[in-house]
Amino acid sequence: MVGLVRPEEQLKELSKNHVSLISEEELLEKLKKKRSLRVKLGVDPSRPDLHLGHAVVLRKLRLFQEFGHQVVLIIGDFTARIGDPSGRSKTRPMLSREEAKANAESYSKQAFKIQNRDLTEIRFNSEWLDPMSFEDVIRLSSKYTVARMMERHDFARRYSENEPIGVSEFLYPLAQAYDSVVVKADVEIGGEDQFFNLVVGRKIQEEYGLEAQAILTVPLIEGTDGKLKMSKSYDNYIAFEDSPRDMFGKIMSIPDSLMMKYFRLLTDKSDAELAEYDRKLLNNAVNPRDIKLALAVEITSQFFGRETALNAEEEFISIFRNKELPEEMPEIKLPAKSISIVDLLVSHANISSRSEARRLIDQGGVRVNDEVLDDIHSVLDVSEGDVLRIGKKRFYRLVKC
RNA sequence: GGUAAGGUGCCCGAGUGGUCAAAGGGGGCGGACUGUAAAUCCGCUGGCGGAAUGCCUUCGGUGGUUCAAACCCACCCCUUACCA
Repeated sequence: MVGLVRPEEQLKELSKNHVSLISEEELLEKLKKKRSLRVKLGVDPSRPDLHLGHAVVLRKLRLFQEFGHQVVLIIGDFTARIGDPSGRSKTRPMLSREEAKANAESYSKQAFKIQNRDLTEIRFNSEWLDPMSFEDVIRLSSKYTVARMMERHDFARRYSENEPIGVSEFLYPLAQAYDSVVVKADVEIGGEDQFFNLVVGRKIQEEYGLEAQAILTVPLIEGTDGKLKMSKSYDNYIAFEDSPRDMFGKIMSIPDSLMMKYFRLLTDKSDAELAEYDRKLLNNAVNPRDIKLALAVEITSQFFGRETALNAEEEFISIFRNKELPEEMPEIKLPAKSISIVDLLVSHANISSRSEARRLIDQGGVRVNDEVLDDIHSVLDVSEGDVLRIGKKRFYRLVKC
């Protein structure tokens, strides 16, 4: 289908669900002018675990590829090596060159679950940022003004609330913008939180005598808690590398209010199908749970195939509706035949301290073979195949070794 | 360089000499209810310990005063604002 779809058609599809697009006219112009646009996405290699939040943008890139365009994946290894731009998170690791490379590999391996490998060019921004001299940096920074930097909401807010803003933070958008200059991006895409940086890219490209890139931002999605944007640091994420069962279960645990957003941004359902779901939900014609099951099947299929997704659904229903045990659970191998329950939790079940273990037991959150163990002094005589359950979701099978 | 306000537990934030492992909220965890939804309710939320009116670690850092310090003093580090 390369090059066969009319630019107007492409525009219509590409601009679906966008948050901002600068501008429709420009993008259409570019689509008319070139068969294959260079579409840039910058990625942070310090967090190589992709989750459904990334999927939104990656799906959009794949759509570009389906129309024959070229994706340029910029691995921000330079940035990752320097560390956190805002200084907010002191724990963010500074990556060595090797780590960045390894992470980039794992990133692209995951990204290719959605993207077309053949139409993807991968570049590391250290390639051109490393050799820059201080003079180069000053020249680059002279192309932008403080007033324009302060247009970024985050800066404006922090400034007015007397929070620190490092001068270096002004340099990061410039570095990212310079990436666009080097790779001659026609379009840059990102999450809606990237809007400011992408705009800087336009301006800087023009300063270097290039045509400004069109920019397209897509919505961020909320994570499993339904409130905060999906992110590893909030622990509300659904990862590409989650097991099918986990992925399925996590999707089932999102609030109902998020379902349709996930459907729109993470599946290929047509507008008509979505309208039908909406209608059913509105009329209470279905249990919302059943729509959510369909959503979970839909998304899980994209990563693991339909059959595996359907198995995950079956298992989900058997565990949570029929209260049966999962087919597979992590095993805990125990040498001794009796062990105190507190010891067991701490040494084998990932419970962080003895106090934490006691708390769980006291509160009736620990069961062996469906029997609540609420005495913290319990000593267990393990029989092969006993099932330890912590809370609602954590299951372990006990085996002897 | 000067002046002023700040730095408290995962986060926000109260506390200004003992009753402070530190109010309150958020988040998280466990339980009830349910559709592993939302809302709601109850409980827990530094570590060690069978338990204690027990011990250890924690209120930016280091030292000091005191029987006793998150709180008082000294010096230092960091943030912000205004001034130069």
